[in-house]
Amino acid sequence: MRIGELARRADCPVETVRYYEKEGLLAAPRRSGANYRDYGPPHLERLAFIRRCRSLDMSLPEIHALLDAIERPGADCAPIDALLDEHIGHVATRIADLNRLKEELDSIRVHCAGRRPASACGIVETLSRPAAKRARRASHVRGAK
Amino acid sequence: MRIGELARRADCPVETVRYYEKEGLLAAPRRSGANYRDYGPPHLERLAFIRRCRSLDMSLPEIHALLDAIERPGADCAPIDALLDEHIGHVATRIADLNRLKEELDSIRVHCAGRRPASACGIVETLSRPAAKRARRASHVRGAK
DNA sequence: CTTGACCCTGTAGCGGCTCCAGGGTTTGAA
DNA sequence: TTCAAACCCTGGAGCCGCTACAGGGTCAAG
Repeated sequence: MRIGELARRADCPVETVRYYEKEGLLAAPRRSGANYRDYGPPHLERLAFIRRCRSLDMSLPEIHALLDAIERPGADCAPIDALLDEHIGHVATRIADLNRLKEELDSIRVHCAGRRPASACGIVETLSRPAAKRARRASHVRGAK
Repeated sequence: MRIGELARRADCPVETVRYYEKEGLLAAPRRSGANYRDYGPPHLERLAFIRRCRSLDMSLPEIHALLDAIERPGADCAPIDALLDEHIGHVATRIADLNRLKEELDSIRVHCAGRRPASACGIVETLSRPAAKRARRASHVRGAK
């Protein structure tokens, strides 16, 4: 099957399929006479697996490591469990960070309810004062807008 | 004061100060004879404000809009309140998304406790099956690793 | 024989920095 | 006075995971 069909079946943009190939996550398939990529069912399975992991917010390096752990012949589950645990830890940390953040935003928000000149706005005043230091950890789980 | 002192006082990397200037968030200061940036107290105040907003996970365009709303002469609080409400909404959405994600990860995690060959791992099997579709909204509030 | 859907490669852009190379300046001590 | 360390400058590349081009080739239906 050609890239368009593969992409449709895996619910993944065509450009992203090519991107995964370039990044070494998805094996390069053989090519047709016209230099078109020609995929088989195993490619679809693998792509679907990758997409599933992405929908769980795993990073590409994490997915790479997971695929390696799965494909190492005779390997047991332990490294797979560990990878998942680590990812769950990332997510839990991010949730905790965002909950703290939301509390702080809410506490700032109560300082104003409109109908005042901006120069007297309690929100602006609060934002102008230094905050208690919040730790900023490195994390791959992404943003809130 | 020179850029190093400003950065130290605002607890902000020097490169980031230059970046904010390039992005139009922080006014370009006058220059010394040696072409060094020379800042005054208002610059420090403004930079501290920006950093405080960043620590609350606002995007640079959000901060820009906030500064505009504050500096429009005679403006009232309403647009400021609205900006903050919108941001709080982003954060709340991201928290809800991550909570759903964590539940799903936890439910996958219980399928394995090591000591099995990877080929029989319940986690791998679960990851290989399609998930219920989760909506993926655009958001600026960032990741969990 | 033309239209339109598909495919190819390569490159640039998003946000918000961070880091580097390759230079110039200032400051303090020997 | 001379030297090193610490500071400053600009411009450009890199991070992640795509996304969106530009500029071309291929193929099937009408």
